[in-house]
Amino acid sequence: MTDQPRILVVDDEPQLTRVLRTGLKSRGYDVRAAADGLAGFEAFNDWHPDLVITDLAMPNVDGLELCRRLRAVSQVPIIVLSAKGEEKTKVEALDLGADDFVTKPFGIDELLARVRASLRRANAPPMNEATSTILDSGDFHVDLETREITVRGQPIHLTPKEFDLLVYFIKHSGKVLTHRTLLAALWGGNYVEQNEYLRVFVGNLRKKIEPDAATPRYILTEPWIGYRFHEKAQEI
Amino acid sequence: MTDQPRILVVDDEPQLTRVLRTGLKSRGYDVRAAADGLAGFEAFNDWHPDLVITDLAMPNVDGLELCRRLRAVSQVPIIVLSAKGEEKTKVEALDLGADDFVTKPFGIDELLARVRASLRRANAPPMNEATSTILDSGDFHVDLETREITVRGQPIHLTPKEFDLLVYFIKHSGKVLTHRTLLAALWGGNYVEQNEYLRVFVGNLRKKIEPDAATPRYILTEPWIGYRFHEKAQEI
DNA sequence: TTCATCTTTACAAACTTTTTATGAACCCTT
DNA sequence: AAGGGTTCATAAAAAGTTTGTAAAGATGAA
Repeated sequence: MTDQPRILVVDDEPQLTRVLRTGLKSRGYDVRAAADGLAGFEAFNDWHPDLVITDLAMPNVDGLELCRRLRAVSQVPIIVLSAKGEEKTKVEALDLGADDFVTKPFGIDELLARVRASLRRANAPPMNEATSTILDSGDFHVDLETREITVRGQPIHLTPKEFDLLVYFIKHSGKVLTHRTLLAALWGGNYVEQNEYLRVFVGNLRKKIEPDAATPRYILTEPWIGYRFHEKAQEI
Repeated sequence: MTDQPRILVVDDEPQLTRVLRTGLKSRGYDVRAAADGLAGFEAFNDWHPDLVITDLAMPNVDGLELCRRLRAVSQVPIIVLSAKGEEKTKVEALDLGADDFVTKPFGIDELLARVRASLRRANAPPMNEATSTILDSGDFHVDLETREITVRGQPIHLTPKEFDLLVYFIKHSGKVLTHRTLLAALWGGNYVEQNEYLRVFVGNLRKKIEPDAATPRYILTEPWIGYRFHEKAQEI
């Protein structure tokens, strides 16, 4: 993202494409459009935009498949446009790695806000990844490189999945993470229904990090929703 | 709403119209009147008022039909005036998208207060919805992402349905929400008759957010109609 | 094979939601 | 003003899910 951020719009409705192009250009973005998923993917490969906005319903390669192909080669932020009532598909798109979705009809201002948000997210965090391989947060100290972990100063041994789960928790401290989110992050989009996995792994992790696994102070459960992690033991 | 807010009054009683026009003008509103729904709709289309006040019983196109037609083309706030005992019709009007109702006879001061409230609502919230995951409103602070809620600074724990209910209330502060509307929003269209659900959940929510659940200051009940939520404790 | 890890299964405990019941509050009619 | 009928508030039981946990089976690497 040297100069103006570059945005690729993939949509087969010329009318909507025109509106988007105009709106985005007026805000200083460099915009290119493609009329279907196939053209979109090619445009991505030779233009390397900073963000992709794509419709779901399209001829040739649809939005879902476009997400899949893009995610195979890039972490570029993707915003999916979808008609009302395609809930299932939306979920699928997000699980495939789309960053955000907007339901049609939408206001151009809302879309612009989401574009700003996505670009901001894409720019801020990545620098950390390169520099720091150490997470130091509350009672936890994690070396991502050597995969060593200490809790309250005590070194502990975690299996690979347990390690990934804990790191994910630490990176999202304080937030409620839904079962789907966790499963998608750790097992992939095809396992978002496998709540049993989570139950077992959260249980095992608790045994290793909680002073008393029966009354968790770090990994708190939000019934019917998911889990919430705190880097400092919670009073109850 | 560039200069003075514009208010369209639709009513077939010249006497009432005169009172309203005088009262509203003296508070700095720009007022126009129409004598029936048909004239009202035409006036709306060529004047684009910021708020519509309409009676229910009218010749030609009645208040209900006017609500329907307005909602088909606009989100303008609508305040419905109704004679006592038209409960059913009021409910219908609210379900059609009216924002508030006032039962005749009423004091001009009450009406003015509701006008101010409706105009305030129409201007402030809508921008938030898209971008921010935080609702900050009166005595309530809600983070939709972490699902943390505080009331008057105190953190509280809500079950999923309670959480959804409170969020819905906050997003529609000040408006009368019919039982049907709430049930449809939270339980889905197949449960719009299950008033018992609402009673129980509103009761539980009150226990958690009201200083004294026996005299509610936030979730007020509108007998025979539904509930109305206020983000600041109401004096009674 | 052996070992460590991940997956699957099963069941009791915990929690939320739904259902039921009862008395109070409210509106309308007489 | 009194009575009938409806709705509302509240508590508590019942039902239905989800969660915690242990343990057995499966998988794969050394």
